[in-house]
Amino acid sequence: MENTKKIQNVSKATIGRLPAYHRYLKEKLAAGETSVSSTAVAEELHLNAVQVRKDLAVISSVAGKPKRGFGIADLIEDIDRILGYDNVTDAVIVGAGGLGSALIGYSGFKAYGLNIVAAFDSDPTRIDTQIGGVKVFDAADIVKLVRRLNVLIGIIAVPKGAAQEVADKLVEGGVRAIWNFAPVHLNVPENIAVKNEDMAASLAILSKRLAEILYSEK
Amino acid sequence: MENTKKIQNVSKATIGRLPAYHRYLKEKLAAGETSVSSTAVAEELHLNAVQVRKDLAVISSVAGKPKRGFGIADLIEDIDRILGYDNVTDAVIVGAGGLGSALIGYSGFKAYGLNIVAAFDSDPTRIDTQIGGVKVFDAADIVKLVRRLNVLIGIIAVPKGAAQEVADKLVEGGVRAIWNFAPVHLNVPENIAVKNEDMAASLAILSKRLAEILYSEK
DNA sequence: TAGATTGTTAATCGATTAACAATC
DNA sequence: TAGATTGTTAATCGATTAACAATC
Repeated sequence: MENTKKIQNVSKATIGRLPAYHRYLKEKLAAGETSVSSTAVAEELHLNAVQVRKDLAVISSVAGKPKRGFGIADLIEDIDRILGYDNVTDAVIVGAGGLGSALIGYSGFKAYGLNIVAAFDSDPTRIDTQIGGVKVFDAADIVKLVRRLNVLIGIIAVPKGAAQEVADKLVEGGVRAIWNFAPVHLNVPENIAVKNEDMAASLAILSKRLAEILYSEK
Repeated sequence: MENTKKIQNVSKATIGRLPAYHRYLKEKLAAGETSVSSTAVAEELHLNAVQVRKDLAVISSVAGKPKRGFGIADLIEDIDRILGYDNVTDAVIVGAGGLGSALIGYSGFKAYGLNIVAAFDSDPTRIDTQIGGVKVFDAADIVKLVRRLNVLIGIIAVPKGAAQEVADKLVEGGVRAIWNFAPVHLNVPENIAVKNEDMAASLAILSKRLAEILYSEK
């Protein structure tokens, strides 16, 4: 495997587009097709064809062929490997309320290489229940259990007031990456990866685009 | 109001950071403080101080004062106005399952200027129920009701197979912006704003950072 | 062979960061 | 006055797009 690409060598912008390519390629594969051109992908996803070609060149272990394009099965395999879809990583989620339950119930994560092995909550009526096959533990046991389970990824889906404390516990338990759905900035050591899912930021960007569109029509 | 800034004139990158500034400023205001320096904001949010100063300069109607910094109340007001937090926009949500319910139940949206006035679902057991004070209507009535309610924003929280059809109906009903939580690319007319909440993309970026951190330690 | 499509180099663009003068 | 902090100009960086030669 001389030509194996690693996630670290792929730009953040490209990484962000890979899941969309993956979905598109899966669809085409299911439809019985075997190859695609960057032009076709670009058209479908409303991207620039050169950008797609560059992205695919970076991640593909098999070069595209003029006139034919890229092999769909090859590309899917490459993305699987780069994004780690081919080997699941264990994660825990803290907060088994509305959003937490929705995330646990979202069956898609396993396909993305994420396996939620335990949930935590501090509400006694939730502790020891099961949500979508995942057991809810007492939030007081986060450090102990995370350490025992050797989990690297923690998902935070608690109200903002509790988020920092939860982050501290996850880190103490040995988590190295935090996916944060609470609307707060978390303070964590710098060798811990944090990805904030900031709904307000997303909504702000949507509002801007909407304002631009409405403005352009006046 | 000679100095009123508009959302269209603020860069996408800056817009994305405004909600975080807003939260931080609200906190400081609640703590009784009246002014902040860009250095302080930058330190707390782990951003570059020049970047913060530039962001604030773009959005602030009152210039910062050397030695004192920016007035917190002024900044909050400016962000409120730019992001539209001061006047709510009506929205509908389609899909009242796990994620949809969580989004409806998420009380924070009103503070962000978003008011969910109706939900839709195609599951008969959900139709005519109420979730967090929001009534669930038959998805068959999307076009009619969206048009009657004169709603500009639609939120899609349905399984991926149904998302495109829902988007079509929302657009037909007159929606001008779509916040899409389904993992599919939507095809809509180009004068419709779409913001994809791509969980897989977020997870991919977190995975990349995690891989980098783990790699750097080896 | 002709044409579609790739891969690469150069140009452009937007955003971030550095340097520094202005000022309360 | 001295120093903290702003505001601005220039340099850098990363990502996108344009131009075009290579090739199946």
